[in-house]
Amino acid sequence: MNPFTYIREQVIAMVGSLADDGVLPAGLDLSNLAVEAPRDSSHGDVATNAALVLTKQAGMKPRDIAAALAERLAGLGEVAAAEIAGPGFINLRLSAEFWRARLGDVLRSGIAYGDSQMAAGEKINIEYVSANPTGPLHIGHVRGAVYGDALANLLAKVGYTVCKEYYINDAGAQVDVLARSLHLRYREALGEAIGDIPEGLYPGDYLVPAGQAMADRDGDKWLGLAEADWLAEFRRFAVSAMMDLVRGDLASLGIEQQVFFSEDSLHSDGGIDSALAALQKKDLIYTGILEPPKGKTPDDWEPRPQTLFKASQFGDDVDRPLQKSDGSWTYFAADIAYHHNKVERGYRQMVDVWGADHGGYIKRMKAAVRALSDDQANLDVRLCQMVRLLRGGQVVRMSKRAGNFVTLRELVDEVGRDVVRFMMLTRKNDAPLDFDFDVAMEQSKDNPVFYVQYAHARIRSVLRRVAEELPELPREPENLAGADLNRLTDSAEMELIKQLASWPRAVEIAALAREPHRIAFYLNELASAFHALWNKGNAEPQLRFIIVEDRDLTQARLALIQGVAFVLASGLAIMGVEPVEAM
RNA sequence: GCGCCCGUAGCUCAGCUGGAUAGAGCACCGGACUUCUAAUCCGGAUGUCGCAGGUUCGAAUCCUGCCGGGCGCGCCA
Repeated sequence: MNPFTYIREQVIAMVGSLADDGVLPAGLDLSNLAVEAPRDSSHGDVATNAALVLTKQAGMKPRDIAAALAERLAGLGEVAAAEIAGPGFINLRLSAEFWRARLGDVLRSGIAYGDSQMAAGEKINIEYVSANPTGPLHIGHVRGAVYGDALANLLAKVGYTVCKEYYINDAGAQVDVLARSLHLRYREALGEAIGDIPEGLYPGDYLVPAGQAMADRDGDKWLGLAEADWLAEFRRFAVSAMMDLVRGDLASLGIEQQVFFSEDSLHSDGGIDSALAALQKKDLIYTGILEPPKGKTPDDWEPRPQTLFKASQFGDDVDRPLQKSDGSWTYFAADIAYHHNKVERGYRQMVDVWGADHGGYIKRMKAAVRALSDDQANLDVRLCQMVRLLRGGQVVRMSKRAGNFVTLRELVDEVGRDVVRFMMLTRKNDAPLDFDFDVAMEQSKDNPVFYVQYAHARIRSVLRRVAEELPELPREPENLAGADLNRLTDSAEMELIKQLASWPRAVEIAALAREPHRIAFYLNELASAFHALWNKGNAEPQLRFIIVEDRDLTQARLALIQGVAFVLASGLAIMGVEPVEAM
């Protein structure tokens, strides 16, 4: 149960009953009525702005409404106290029994605690990574990969049926370059001395095994042929080899997408034609001449008639070209077809995760989706800002030219999957992030991964310990749910329970904002509250979890910490991080 | 020139889609260990929320205009 949602329902019911009794007018708009946790916990457990929201509609003073409402709310079994504060807030203190019952919810649900029906039955498509298939993934791809994957988990947690997708940019000139680079490696594998890799081809050794594989499969059958005769096959082979690399890289981060969609297939299977035909039918395509961008005209600018999409009718600044001067389709045309395909597969909710340098592309893509779906489908584009690597306090410099880009694999091999994933989620996606190797490897509270993991490990440690000291004490979650939770009375224990109870709300808020980093912040706070209680036990031995001479108390406290472990694991699961048993 | 993102404590950043006296961590000072893992915890102070208006019971949050920073701006993907 989400306590805030529950209390909100109660408040709304009470407003209804006041209306029935003629105290308030009927038919009030309650959509802005909020029930939230007050910033200052001394104000109570939950607060509502009901009286403030209704004052204008009801034509009454806020404090008068609050007085009437507070009186009724005080009659609820869950409510221990109702007070009016400030301009007309109603602060509610909920009963200890109500909170303890929430701990029971946690223990019965386990990892599934916090699952929500908010988006039950809705399909959503999320596309992320979509790196060009020209080599292994590097540091620049990691953030989008982790963010997209965690967001997918988060959306699934609130009930969406999620499809995780990767768009393979296997159509452009860069793939020809890749194919030629592979051809060179193929000749090399057949014993030819190729010397230095020529300018303009990909020099990376990751193509060496692919060249060897080509040679092993086909022998010398491609030697001595004109490029036109081998190019297509080398493109296919190279893209397939690179995508195997990419999938391996993603797997090292625990990422597995269901759909890998080929851009090239849109060219060859008529996907572009049918998408553009659909737009044509709506009269959204025409031939025209674009104005040069003001203030920054490219040197080689010349006015040219182009096939344009009327993006400006759907919120974009200008209409956008679909065809290059040589008659081939622009990247945008193919991307329209790709999103058309998603719409045709039934998606009304789509998320694209892009690097921040693609921000200028958002309006036209959203415009295209609106046009294609007659405004029935929504595309949400989330941008990921740059990651800066720090080592020894210094920025790790990288350049494509020098070929010293840190690969995803190197990063994962050095610090581990869980650390990479957690660290990438410690900032809002659209804020720049520093990834500090020194912090990532540190075993202290400065390292948030460590700090949260340590809390989980400590709990597991206590559970192992109690198995030795009180072997016959039932400690399975289902038994703990039946423990006498009334034995939990210390303020630090109650605080911890309240924090657990706010987990379902934290999940929903994070999902609405599509910001999985909020989960990381929540977990840090939960871990902090747990560590505090632990240390309180050091100072006051009667507060320790295991009290050998009081089995009921011990069981109640095991219930509490098992609840904490469940919620930690539940949050880590969204982030794609394994909870550890010991450290 | 235009569009998007950002500007919160000395530093790094949160801020629950408009709530009460704006919060954490780091750094600095002082405390807690024959511990269920001190790899932790407790206490101590700091703000023109970039600036100026507006919207309303109420603004860091929404709107407008400036200032400052990042990214992007036809035939790259």
